[in-house]
Amino acid sequence: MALKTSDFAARVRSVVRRIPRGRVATYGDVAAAAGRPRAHRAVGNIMRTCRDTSIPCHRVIAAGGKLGGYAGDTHTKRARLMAEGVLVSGGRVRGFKKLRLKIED
DNA sequence: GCATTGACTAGGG
DNA sequence: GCCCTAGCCAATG
Repeated sequence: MALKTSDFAARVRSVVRRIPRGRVATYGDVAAAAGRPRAHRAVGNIMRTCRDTSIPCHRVIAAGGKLGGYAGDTHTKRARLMAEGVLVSGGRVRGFKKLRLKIED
């Protein structure tokens, strides 16, 4: 299938949307699940430009458990993660498990 | 169509 | 454990 740039963004959105509550994924994981394991940067860019409320973008964190960023307020992201059962301390996510992100239409 | 930006990552100091 | 540098990719102007 034709992997168009817009398609990649659509895949990223689909992957993030499949992240269950209380679980988080890194930008690299989402990028890999979208078909571009080296597009971790683009993933963050897509999230920022997409700003779709239907997508739990707060469940997407940086590698090493770092918060990464959010729409202007990283502390909001931290509060959201903790509200979903994700332990966050010292500005980093503790004991987060890697998800099996996959695209399945 | 080119140049800049950005919510990243891995490696080295 | 933190800061800086280099590399990669897509969106935007």
